[in-house]
Amino acid sequence: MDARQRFEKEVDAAVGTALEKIGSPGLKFIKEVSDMADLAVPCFTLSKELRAAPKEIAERLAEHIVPSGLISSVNPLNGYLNFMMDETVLVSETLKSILAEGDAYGSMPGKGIRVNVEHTSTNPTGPIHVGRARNPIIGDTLARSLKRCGYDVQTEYYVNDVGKQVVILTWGVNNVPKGSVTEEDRDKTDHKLVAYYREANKLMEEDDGIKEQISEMLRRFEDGDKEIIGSVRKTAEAMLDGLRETLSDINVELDKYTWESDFIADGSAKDVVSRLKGSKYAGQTEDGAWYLDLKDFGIQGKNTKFTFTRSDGTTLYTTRDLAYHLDKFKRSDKAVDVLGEDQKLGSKQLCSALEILGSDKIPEAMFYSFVSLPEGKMSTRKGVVVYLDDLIDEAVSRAYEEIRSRRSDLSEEAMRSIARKIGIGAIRYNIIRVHPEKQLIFKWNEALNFDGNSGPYLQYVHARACSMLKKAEGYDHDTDPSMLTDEYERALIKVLSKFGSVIREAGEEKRVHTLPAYGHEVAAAFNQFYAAVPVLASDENRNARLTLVECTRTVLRNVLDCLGIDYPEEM
RNA sequence: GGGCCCGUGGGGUAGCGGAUUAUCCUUUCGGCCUUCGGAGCCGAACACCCGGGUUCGAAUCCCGGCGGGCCCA
Repeated sequence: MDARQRFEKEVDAAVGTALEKIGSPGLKFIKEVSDMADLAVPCFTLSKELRAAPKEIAERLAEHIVPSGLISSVNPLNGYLNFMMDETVLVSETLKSILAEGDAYGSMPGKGIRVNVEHTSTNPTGPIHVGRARNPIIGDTLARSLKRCGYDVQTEYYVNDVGKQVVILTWGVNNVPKGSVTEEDRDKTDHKLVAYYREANKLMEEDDGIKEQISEMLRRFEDGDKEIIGSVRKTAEAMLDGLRETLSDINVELDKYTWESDFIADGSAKDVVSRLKGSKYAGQTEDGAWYLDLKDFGIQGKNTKFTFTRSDGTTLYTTRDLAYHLDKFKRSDKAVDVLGEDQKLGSKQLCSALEILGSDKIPEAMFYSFVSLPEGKMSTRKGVVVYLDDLIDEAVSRAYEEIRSRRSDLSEEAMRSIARKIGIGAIRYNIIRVHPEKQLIFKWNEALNFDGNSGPYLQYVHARACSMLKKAEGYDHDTDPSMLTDEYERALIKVLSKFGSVIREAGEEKRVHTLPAYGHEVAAAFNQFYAAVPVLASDENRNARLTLVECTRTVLRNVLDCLGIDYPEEM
């Protein structure tokens, strides 16, 4: 437990006993952080039960609390009971634990709980475009946060190699003559193949014969035709190679890839069907399709019918998804699905159906809104897209220009490598900084922001700290609070001490967008300290200040790592 | 037609029941450069979609509009 958590416990205890002393033991109260106090207890909530003005309550409670331990002062003000934390303890304890824990500072000990994070899972029919780029970045950041919260995390991509879209793609790849379409000018399989997908879609609309060919292929696929299934799988694998390359470029590596077709092949999807048919919620339409009626499961209006077989008895996407989730829960204690907002209803239905199947576990979902273009929605089929690969290229090349203009001393190789880290950092930071459910309109100049609230701003502060520590050429650690009394030093240390609770919020509450805000807070506090206080040139404070610089660097590294952003030592 | 999500300075964004000053970035204007890396620091300007209600207190909760996104038939 860090100093801040202990402080919170002490406040709990102090208020608890004070309430006892004024004759109202066990009353519930709220705590909040504010500018006026390290922790404040608003007494408005207590005023009804105590039949007194909040102001009086705060004053009476204060009389019964003697500052001790980490509590340095208690003050009633405007109906609030304000607690201040003992700064000297905060300073030394925070710095000591950062030095002792290093990369693990802010992390919690292992819980022994397995969490599966399913993310990305985009249809392998085209390159990843920025409309969906939130998915891997949110998923990966969440996975990293959960690891730091002490969970055993496995990340997983559910590959949709069943259904109309991949069949259309496969038909295109196998039947559209090579020379008849212009492949995109990028040497990656996903970019090469997408042209055939587009062409196949176009031909299908224009030519009923081709439409029939594709339908026939789909029928054979669903009848279990090994040749077709193999061909589709092969095409999807090729496409996926390209997607993986892109993911790897933005520091996203998934632990496991699971293929949808496997749940048809091993019979588990059929098994789900027969189990659902036996449930009391099951019914059949006139043409023979099976559904569950979910009106008892909080699903409103006309959406209560959840179809799980077609009239010919074949399974649907959602049926296979059920089999998949049952399989997932054999391997994990908890599951989180990162999904586009269009999946909201489907996800709710999935959860209800899992309940009906008697599953004791239900996945948690995290939704995000799509990123659109100023002119509207992106579409792979129509070619109205900005590819993630193009965004990466642009970000990296702008970062490269920036470095070249200010660091002529670096080798070409070093500049290229650093430019990658900065460009990727800018992209990941920009996407993760906004609340996932808020809709975003993609604008180049906003996506490529390098100043202020940006990834490069944090990276820059990290590099600056590294440079100072290098120049220092040796110093001893000093965590003596009397050596760090400047207001900027104190403010910075306070920020550093909050890291644990930020990680907790990002992981446990799945509020990953708080991470970049916190990183910015650290960087800004460091810049203020840097501008106000000399470090290398100071005398008796030198060791302590360098220790603070080192600790800031450690926390920044941890934040950036959690965001999946590299932290070059120079830039 | 029904359901879910979103609406905060010129642009973007945090806060989602609390304190006289609503966060941060960008922009505009003004200041800091003989200082450890100026991708920086300091200051100023500018905002809670509209109308009701609940509450000691509403950007935050409820109801009704309006605008945008998504889903279902």
